[in-house]
Amino acid sequence: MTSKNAKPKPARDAAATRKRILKAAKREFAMKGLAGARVDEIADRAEINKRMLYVYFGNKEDLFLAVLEEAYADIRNAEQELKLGHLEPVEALTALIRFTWFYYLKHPEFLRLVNSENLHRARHLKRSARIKEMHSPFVKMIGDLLKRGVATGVFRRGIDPNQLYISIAALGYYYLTNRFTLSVIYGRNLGAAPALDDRRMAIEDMVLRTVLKSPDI
Amino acid sequence: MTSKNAKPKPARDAAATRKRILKAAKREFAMKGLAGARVDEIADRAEINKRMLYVYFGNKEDLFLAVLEEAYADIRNAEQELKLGHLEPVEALTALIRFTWFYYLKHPEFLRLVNSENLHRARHLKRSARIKEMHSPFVKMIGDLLKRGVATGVFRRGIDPNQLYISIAALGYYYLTNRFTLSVIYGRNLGAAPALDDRRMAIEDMVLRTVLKSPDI
Amino acid sequence: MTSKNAKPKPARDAAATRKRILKAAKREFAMKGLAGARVDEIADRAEINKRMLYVYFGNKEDLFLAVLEEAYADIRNAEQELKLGHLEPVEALTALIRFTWFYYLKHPEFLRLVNSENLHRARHLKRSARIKEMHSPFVKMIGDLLKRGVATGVFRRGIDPNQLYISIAALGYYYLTNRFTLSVIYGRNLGAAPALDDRRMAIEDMVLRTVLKSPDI
Amino acid sequence: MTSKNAKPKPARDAAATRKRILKAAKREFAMKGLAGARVDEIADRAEINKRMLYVYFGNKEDLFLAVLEEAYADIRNAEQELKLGHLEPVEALTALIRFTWFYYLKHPEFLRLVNSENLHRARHLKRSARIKEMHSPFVKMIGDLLKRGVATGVFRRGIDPNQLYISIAALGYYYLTNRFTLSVIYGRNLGAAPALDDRRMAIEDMVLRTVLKSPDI
DNA sequence: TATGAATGAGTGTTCATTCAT
DNA sequence: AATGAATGAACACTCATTCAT
Repeated sequence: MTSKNAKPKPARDAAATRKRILKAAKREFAMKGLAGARVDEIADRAEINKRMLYVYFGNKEDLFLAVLEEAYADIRNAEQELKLGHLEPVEALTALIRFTWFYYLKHPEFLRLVNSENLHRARHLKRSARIKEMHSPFVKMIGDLLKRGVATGVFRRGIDPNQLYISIAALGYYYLTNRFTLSVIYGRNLGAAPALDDRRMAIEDMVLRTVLKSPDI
Repeated sequence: MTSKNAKPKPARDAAATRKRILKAAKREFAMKGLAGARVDEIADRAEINKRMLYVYFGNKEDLFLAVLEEAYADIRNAEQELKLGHLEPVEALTALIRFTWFYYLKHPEFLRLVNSENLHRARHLKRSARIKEMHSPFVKMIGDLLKRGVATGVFRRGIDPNQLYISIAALGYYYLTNRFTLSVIYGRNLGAAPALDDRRMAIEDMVLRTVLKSPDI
Repeated sequence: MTSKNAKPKPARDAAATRKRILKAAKREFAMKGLAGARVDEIADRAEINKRMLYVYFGNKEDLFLAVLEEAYADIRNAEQELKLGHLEPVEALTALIRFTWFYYLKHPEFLRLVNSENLHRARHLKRSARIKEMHSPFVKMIGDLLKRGVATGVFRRGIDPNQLYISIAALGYYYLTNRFTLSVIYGRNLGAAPALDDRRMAIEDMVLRTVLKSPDI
Repeated sequence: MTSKNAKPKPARDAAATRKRILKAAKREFAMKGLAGARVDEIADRAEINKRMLYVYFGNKEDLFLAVLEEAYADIRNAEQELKLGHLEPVEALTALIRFTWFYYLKHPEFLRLVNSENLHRARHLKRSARIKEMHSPFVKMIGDLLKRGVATGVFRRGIDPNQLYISIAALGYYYLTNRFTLSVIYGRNLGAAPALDDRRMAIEDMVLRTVLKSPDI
């Protein structure tokens, strides 16, 4: 008997086909950007007829948006799983910094996709309703975390939660995306394991010094 | 007589032709990236025959490298002009942070070019001799600045100058390049003047808190 | 119980399904021609599965022929209803001219379908048995009309009934199908109501002058 | 020596290339209409690289307009050569009727192109400045001809010159473009030489009867 | 040094038709 | 009888680069 669960290519299973297209598209868009990505390549990798891609997603740009939405959903979901609300403020902040670093490190495709979208001035994301609703609990979470820290006396007052998260993201994102030119400039491989570890510690140090009332680190 | 100073298009002036090509190419590469840039568009804007572009620069990728080298030279030269060595350490550091922010803000093409190059894993820059030699005084300058601050007792010990500069760059670069998706996520225009000012202050605050011995800000 | 009279989509009613397909196809073929018509669009409009279209009509070209046959049947039936045999020759001829003009005016899809078929050199119609049999009474009718007029002394002798009908059709068809380019050439909108009326009168005048023994118009 | 006049493909001669493209395009558009025409086929027939087609004409639709403009220019130029102003009114009118018929007969591509353009509601022609200016002397010529005939007492008063020319065109155009379906309906080949001659005479008769004061034909 | 003409491989997208259920 | 999934060939248009003068 031919099993429906055969991994490579379950015939006539719309949901599975959709998923295969999304997966292949994420890979291709991350590797080559929106313009550089090849629809043919996506179709080949997804083992579908190119036509299906248009049936399921409309066109290349809409497919890109779908990929982007999924990528944002993935990181926000993973963040939720940290249950930062159940941790002490300092622990929670440290956990968030580390999570962000390691998520960026392990998901370079997320960085590339976000990068691509910004090169297009968020043209696609602006049209997305999902994105906005997906981020309101996230924004609230950071705000709550800071408030709790201030309340327990460990965090300074007056820190803008948005600026803080942007900084946490920035310190990791920039290093990881720009480590290639930086490696040329500094004449050493900033992508090597020890260098990566150094960077992570530098980030933790910088953020905590900024937030903690008395950073006796 | 044909004047060398005739602005629009001095015939048969190799240096001027080269400059016009570089200027047009910088614009085009910054706007559309390496793959998206059009050789025809560059030639049209530079008011030269497309063939000349190949005579002067070999091919599209070599032209991209030339543009990139010039862009790096420009920012490093502007940095040199700050004469940070003549300022007190704290003033010098503040000046560097501000310079970096405003340079990024006023030269989005620099950010785009660096971004493009990193998408290609610094493939072009690696082949460049100019880049490396151009950065050694820059790296030294940051190191000297930190040492002076430590010596005068205003900066903490043990700060890695490379990490520090990367952080200064990161905090501005990430915000400016990613402000489009961030604006969608936060539901407000992070590119507006007040938001830009808020960000600059947040960056200064964060860096100084990290470096200063007792940040009584 | 499922009613046969349910308007929107009576399930499993072969005759009704066939009609819905034909109606949607007529619209689509008239609007976009044979090549331009989209099978998907026809299926969507007919609210049927695309596959059914092939079950009922074989393929796109056979469907086109079915549409065409129906369109010819419609105009010939409407003509029969004029009962020209019951009118005086002059009245009958005038009625035929007016009918032809207004039918063309109110059924642009008929003109478009005939036009499409001629672009294909009547490839489909040639295979149709229905068309030939459907036209023999029509041809006879025009002939009889002329004979009666000659017999009663109002029409000239020697008029070829086929040429006459072709002229009647031509004078209206050409104006209506080509009014777009003609409007550009003459610099005014030949599709406006007054222009349409002018044209109708010019046609009646021309045909009657050609047929009547002494056209004291 | 290699001659520049070598017919098949004079290399690097822009004007000749342009002409070859136009010629091939006219053929292809006439045969298959705007949508049905294949850019590849045009390029192959013109023995050019497809890219040149876009360099010279922008895109398929602009090429279509260029073809259309040329086709109109050709017939209007040929009409001018009749020097109708130098003939007696009746002779001139007869010459115009015959010319129109034979031009349509010998240039089926003109009929097809005009037909295509009307299927698109003269979308392209509306954008053309050339067309309008090219037709004002033509419109004037027909008007003058009628006036002269009225002045010399051979033509009736009150004939609208535009309606008259439209009728002359209609009587030939409709027959020639629709002779395929008409042949099926009448059961004989209306494209055969004797049938064509019959039609031409019927047209001349009809037009003259309409215009002449006392048509003693 | 400089030019305008030319190329060929490749892009995203579309479509009538058939398959599997 | 009816459906949703799938196909493969084609289409208009683009691009970096080279040729001929």
